[in-house]
Amino acid sequence: MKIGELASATSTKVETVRYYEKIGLLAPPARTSANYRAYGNEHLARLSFIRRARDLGFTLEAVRELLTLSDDKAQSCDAVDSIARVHLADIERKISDLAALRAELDRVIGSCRKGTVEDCKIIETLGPKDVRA
Amino acid sequence: MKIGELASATSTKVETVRYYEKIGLLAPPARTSANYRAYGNEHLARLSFIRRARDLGFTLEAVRELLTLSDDKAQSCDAVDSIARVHLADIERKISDLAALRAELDRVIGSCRKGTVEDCKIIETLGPKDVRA
DNA sequence: TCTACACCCTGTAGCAACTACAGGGTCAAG
DNA sequence: CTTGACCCTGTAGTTGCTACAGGGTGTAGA
Repeated sequence: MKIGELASATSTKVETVRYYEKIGLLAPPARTSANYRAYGNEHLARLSFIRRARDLGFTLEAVRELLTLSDDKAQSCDAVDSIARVHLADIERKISDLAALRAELDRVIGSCRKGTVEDCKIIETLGPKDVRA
Repeated sequence: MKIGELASATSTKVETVRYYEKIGLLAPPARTSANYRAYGNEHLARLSFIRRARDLGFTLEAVRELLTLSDDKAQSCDAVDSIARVHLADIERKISDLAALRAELDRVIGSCRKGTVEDCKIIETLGPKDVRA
């Protein structure tokens, strides 16, 4: 399989595949006589794994750990579970941060009276509390 | 006011203040004889504005626009409102993306039976659908 | 056979928004 | 007079790609 085929089979860009190889996430494949990368099914499986983990929002560092763990079939699943839970907690924190942000932004936008910038409540909100320059 | 004072007054790092100056977001202040940056209240106000907008999740590009708009007091507030609304939509999209992610991750984690990696449902979920390498 | 075109290669630079040095200078206190 | 906290410039690192530039390869049609 050439890089373009692998890429489209995994909805990845060709550059990204090469990038994963460069950072050691995807093993360097064999080369053809023309120096083209020749991938096998093991690469396809590996890259699919990476893509799915990325789609779930895992960082590349977490993906790297998950890949290492997944290679040791006899090992306990605890470490995997732990990585996933940490990631979940992270996502939950982000969601609540964004929810707070939305509430605040809702409030700010709601206060807009469509006048001039002079008495724009949005700009006013952004301005400093005490200092008026 | 020296840069350290300005920074701590706005909960910003010194490097970030210099960075904002470098990218033209914060006007270069006067210098002391020792070549130290000497800030006035107008800088404090400006940086406070930037920080608040950033805290609300506006990109630096959006902040730049908001600053330009806020300087033209006679102008209609529409453009400001529009920037804020686009940003709100963006936040809402992010929230729903993350909520979907959380649901999926919840499902994956819930399936963990605490066995070995061999039959770990999390790893299995990440693996490819059809291809087994 | 020529040539156009899609694909492949390497290597480097760019994006956002900072952060972290390295290698210096300045200033007030003890 | 020295210690330590601050200041300066400039550059490189972070994450996860993406986008060239400047080449080589392979195949299909005229």
